[in-house]
Amino acid sequence: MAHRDPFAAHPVKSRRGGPVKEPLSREAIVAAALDLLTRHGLEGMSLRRIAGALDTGAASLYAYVEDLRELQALVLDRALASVRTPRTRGHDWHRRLKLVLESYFQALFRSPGLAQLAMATIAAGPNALRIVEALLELLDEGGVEPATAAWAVDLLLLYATAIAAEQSSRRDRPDPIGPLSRAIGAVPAEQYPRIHAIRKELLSGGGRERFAWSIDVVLAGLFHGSPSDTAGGGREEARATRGKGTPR
Amino acid sequence: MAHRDPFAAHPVKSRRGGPVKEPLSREAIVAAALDLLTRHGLEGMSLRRIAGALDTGAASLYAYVEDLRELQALVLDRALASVRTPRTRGHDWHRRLKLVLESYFQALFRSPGLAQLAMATIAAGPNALRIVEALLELLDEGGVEPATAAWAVDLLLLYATAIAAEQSSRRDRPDPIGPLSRAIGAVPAEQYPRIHAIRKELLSGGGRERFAWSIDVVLAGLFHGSPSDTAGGGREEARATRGKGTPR
DNA sequence: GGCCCTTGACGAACTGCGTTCGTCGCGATA
DNA sequence: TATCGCGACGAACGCAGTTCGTCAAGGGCC
Repeated sequence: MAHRDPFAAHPVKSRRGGPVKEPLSREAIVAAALDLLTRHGLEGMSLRRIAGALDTGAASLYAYVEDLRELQALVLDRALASVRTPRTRGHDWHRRLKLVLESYFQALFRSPGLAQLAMATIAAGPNALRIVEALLELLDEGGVEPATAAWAVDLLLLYATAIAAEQSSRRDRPDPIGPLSRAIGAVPAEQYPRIHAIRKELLSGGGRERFAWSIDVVLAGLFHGSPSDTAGGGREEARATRGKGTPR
Repeated sequence: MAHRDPFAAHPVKSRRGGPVKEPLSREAIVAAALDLLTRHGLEGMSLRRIAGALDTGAASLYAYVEDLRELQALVLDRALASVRTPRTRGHDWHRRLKLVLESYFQALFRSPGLAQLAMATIAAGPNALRIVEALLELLDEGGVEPATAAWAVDLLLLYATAIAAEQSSRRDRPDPIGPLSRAIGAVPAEQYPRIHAIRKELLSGGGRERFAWSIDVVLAGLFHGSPSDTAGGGREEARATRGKGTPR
């Protein structure tokens, strides 16, 4: 019981005052792991390889880390440290919101395995919280009411993560044609006429481009349908930003 | 070489006409795998356990399946067979679009590991194509131009998949408090005031509820180009539903 | 100053994974 | 009936995460 907080300082119990045998420490382990993740992908970040990079055995890591899962969470949060969350308040909150999300996306997109890791891990480290807090603040600035903002943050982050995962996994096979490109490109025109017709567009667009477009769509959807809205068509959409049915 | 199509009929080379030793077949393998996936999650679907369920050794599966990855793709597509894509054309295309997506979401949400699998695998089987084709048709009915629809389908499916993955992984730990709930619930109010204030809303809402809300947001955004009417200057956002800059 | 004992480091081993290989035996052909 | 092609699969390989028991270093105590 009493699950300790994995992100707590965990003071590296002074080992009776002696130096720790220089290299081994929580910091060093996470750093080595992130390096392996960046250079060799998620599969390449195994406990044995991390230990090998630190000139020790895998068992030694268990003194500093509960679990592979905990280590993965630490690595993810460390990577999220590079996400910038500007503190300035100003009129262009919309632009700043996109910058935060783009920074988040870039952090995940940078190393191949990171986005996959983010999809598998529930990010609740200090940096993840900092990002969520910043997004909530920006949405509040934009006039989104808190209950909506809560779900919107989830939507935006989840989507940024998912795109990063998809795009960075696709990026790794740029050379010939990926398995997806092959399947889409060879789709029979008579059975799937629409897919066949726009198969080029389905595959087009780099990660950033696609990401930016999608974020715009989501943001547009968040603001459209506000109580006094312009378009006539949406009676269902109107619920989107308003009621959403009180959380039970 | 000449990568064979994993989804092709693959006629189970007649084995000189004799019966195959009844249970073993591509169909039986995929069915057993899907069953294990549903009952024991993604980790529980190992080649050895699948083989065990079929009273044979893991090596035997390689006669019918190239790879674990191929088997996973087959399992995913088989599960997607339950997604309904109505053929009727009518006036309420919007409602039908949501039904297709909801059906897709339900299929993934039903078994814990399936959504995770869908995030890791690139779905390009016949059922995935059928769904994409149906969505393209519905968006076309709704007047979305093809180039936009291509990206929109990706957006919608990716998001439905991501929510299913997140929600179904969260569902598995309903009993005490999941690790996320613990982290969110215990967030320090002074450091993260906004998270603290709405921590209940961050965690509220079941999978379906959350999913339906998000789809509405995305659809609203698709049809209502600019979020800028409510907020400050948005000149970039106008591209969302219109130009998006021609795919290179 | 020397002994002891706490405590962290880590080699070895356990289970289980995906995958490969070489043998075996069934059953159709001649 | 004898042959033999070919699918089935036991055994083994390398690698994974994790655990356990040993070992040595180093401070505290007499």
